[in-house]
Amino acid sequence: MPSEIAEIEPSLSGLEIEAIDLFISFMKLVGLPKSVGEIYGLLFVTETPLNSDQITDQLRISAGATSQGLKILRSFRAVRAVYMPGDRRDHFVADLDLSTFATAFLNDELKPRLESAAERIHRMEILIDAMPSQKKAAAFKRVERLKHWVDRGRKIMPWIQKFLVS
Amino acid sequence: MPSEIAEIEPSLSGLEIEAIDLFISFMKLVGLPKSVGEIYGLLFVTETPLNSDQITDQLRISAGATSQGLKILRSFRAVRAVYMPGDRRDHFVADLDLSTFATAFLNDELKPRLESAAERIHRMEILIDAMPSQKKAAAFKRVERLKHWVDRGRKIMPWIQKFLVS
DNA sequence: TATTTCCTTCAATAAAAAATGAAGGAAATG
DNA sequence: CATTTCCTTCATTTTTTATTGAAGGAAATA
Repeated sequence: MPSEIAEIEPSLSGLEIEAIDLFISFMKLVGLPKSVGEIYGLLFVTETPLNSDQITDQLRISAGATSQGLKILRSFRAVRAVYMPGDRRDHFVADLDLSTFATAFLNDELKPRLESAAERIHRMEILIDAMPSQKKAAAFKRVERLKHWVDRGRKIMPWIQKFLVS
Repeated sequence: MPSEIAEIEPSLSGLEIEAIDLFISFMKLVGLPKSVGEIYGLLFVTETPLNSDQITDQLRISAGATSQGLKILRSFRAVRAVYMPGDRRDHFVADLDLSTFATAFLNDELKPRLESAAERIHRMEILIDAMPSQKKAAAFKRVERLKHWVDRGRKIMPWIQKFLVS
């Protein structure tokens, strides 16, 4: 609800509010906290690099939340620090190329899960081997199904990346 | 060990535990509660249709959680009720074709977000039009970037579906 | 070397989300 | 038509997750 933010932080422009809202929604989709969406949204529409105090003040969140949020965003390469002559504070800009973010997300979140699923399926196959042969066939069929989908997930990943980068 | 008593003490097999764990992890990725992963995982490896009491007992969750979980899973077409002659209780089986689930997820979660993002971008463009022309160009550039990514998201959706279904 | 500034970390608190369990509705059963 | 069974809903409780704010470390500055 944009009006809620508008009431709390009158110094944010309508444009900033729309962008922040958009990214809050997007970050929630990928399971990241609201504050991360706020920070990325603000940086996305702000031309000049911002330091953590400016982010903290504009969004009215704590310094700790800003620090944590920037850490997460840097880990996804969604944000980077730029050098500002004559100012020792870190200043941050958003990487406008969202494919960087998407790639990092796929590698950090989806890929490890698919790997561990593959390991788990392997363990399942061993368990099935030890089952009475009557039940074996049905169990095997289902696990093969699962294996098929995990394989498919692994195959589609680089494909999505290629599509996004192009 | 008399078989009547064996039924009273429900315990999950190693295979079931692996499957349930796998789906808990997967459901968390897509932002669904643990219980939904538990239920789907159990149904995925169980050949015979299960009623909600059986699910509740085996997973040791409440009847309410089972009901809610099945509701969610049905809404995604991940699970369906099957008729069991001589038993008025609903019995459920998992749809083994995970592409059904993926399609429902894309349509229910991703698509609406992309639509609302598109609306929001439209509002942003109107706001930019009202800006002093000095700032206009830079703001416009960034919003165009955003628009580009939303468009790309919209384009990739049916493509992912096609890949999953094939 | 002392002081200030900037940033991070983390224990405590607040907020959000999920699970429980009791209540109640609807349909089947006696 | 009363009772039982099955299922759902929802207020409450529990659990999980995010945010705060104070403490402390590191580097720059005086």
